[in-house]
Amino acid sequence: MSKVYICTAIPYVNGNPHIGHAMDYLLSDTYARYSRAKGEEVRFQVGTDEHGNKVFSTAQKNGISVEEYAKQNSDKFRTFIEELKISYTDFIRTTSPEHVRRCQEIWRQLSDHIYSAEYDGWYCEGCERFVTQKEYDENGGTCPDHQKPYEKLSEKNYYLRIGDFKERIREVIETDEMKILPEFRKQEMLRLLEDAPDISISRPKKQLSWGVPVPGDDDQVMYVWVDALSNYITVLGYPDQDISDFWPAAAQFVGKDILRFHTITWPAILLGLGLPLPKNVVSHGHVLSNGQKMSKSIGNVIDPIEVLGKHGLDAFRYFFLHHIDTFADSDFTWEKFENAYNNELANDLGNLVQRLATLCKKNQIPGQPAPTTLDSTYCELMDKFEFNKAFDFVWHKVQDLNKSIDEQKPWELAKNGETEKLQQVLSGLVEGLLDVAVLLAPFLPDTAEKIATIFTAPEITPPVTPLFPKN
RNA sequence: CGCGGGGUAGAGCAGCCUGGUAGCUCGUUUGGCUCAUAACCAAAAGGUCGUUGGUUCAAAUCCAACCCCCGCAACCA
Repeated sequence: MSKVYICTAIPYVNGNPHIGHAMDYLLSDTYARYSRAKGEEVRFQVGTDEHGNKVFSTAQKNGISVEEYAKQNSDKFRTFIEELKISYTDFIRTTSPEHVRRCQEIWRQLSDHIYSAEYDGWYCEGCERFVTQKEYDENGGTCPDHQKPYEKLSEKNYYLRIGDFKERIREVIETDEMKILPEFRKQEMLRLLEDAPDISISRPKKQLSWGVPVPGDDDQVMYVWVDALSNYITVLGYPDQDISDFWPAAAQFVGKDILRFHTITWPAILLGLGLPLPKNVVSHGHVLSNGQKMSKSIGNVIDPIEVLGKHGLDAFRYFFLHHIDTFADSDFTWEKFENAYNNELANDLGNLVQRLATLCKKNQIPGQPAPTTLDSTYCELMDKFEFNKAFDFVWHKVQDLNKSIDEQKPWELAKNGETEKLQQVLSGLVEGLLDVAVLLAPFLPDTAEKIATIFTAPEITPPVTPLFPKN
């Protein structure tokens, strides 16, 4: 049995879980379940990124300790992940003592590639932060919130020397040793890599207090990268334990917006540690709402909990895994969601289960064992992470079964007393549906389970309430 | 000239790499069936494949120019 490690980006806990996080989880979970179906041993990481100023200041505003605030928000994500029935094996918090300690050890191991330098920029005393040149220009050199001119300020930062690894990173991307999916993102990343600057990886403590202290420098705290990215290996026990059973990851799932950090910064860290790079980095698009980016100011944000509440988990998983493109941006609307539920889940699949179970019961057709093999076309698509295409393939099988029932007219066979033919036909259909259930399992685990239960039972009985009831 | 993606039936997409009867899902219309959640099945209507020009016996597909949308560039997945 081979071992497979699957990683998801860890969300920053200064907000509530939204649709985008769900995409990370659904895609990785589908891959995890598929891998298990192939007989692989899966380790599956999820977690939360909890350091940084935003978390710190929001906690202060709310009048609670930063530890407590981080925990509360981390728990929100954990609950969300549980609600989606994500089959993770490891949950990491970047504030956990083990992670903090391991992170510091990683920093030490990277020291040959770290240097300190002065960072110059425009700073607002009121905001306690630097602004970009662009922001400076737009605001005419004065902070709009504090009505005070930005001042030129210089501070010490540690930097990670990306240049040490550029050549090698280009090589692994070009050769697909670290494969970036989809292909067009790979091109984008190669382009970005060309002029990727060294990365600032620390801040003075007076500016950023809520974070991992830089080892050997009491005045500096790690800024996001080494802290957050290293979670993928600290959760496995690195550097205390040998992680070679599971590392390199078979797949890391990330949103397109943070792909660059996973194809440049993260590989640089790994190369600095002498570790192999993830085999696949899969970048998904963003979910649009009515064709537009979701944003609070437009007011078109879709709340995943609300979608979840509408028709349950599998309807949620169905829509986002089948109708949302695995790699590109695509649109969610309530109308599309309702149509998918009614036409596809209820009419195509739910009704198929109902009619076939009824036919079997009337004609006393017994259940049969579930198949164990996976269709090869399906596997090809799944192995390429083309989940929505694989789902489409499964759905055509559902439609074919409906067709097949109409063509073979088992009710006529029953009427004419052609018992033997009837049994043969219905058994064939049951076999087909069980086949579908197996392929469906990575996407809709509960539904697949229900179908299997019905059609492997000694006596097939239609469910009392249909699988996807219509209102 | 910043980088990238895209413009194919009412909607969403595939086909383009490796030119040769334009395909899928939803929607619409009509017909059929009755096992089933008024579900299912079949058939039909509907496209000058963004524009212009080029290459070719032949272009959605290759080449050139142009127009239009979108994303990133800027710590919203």
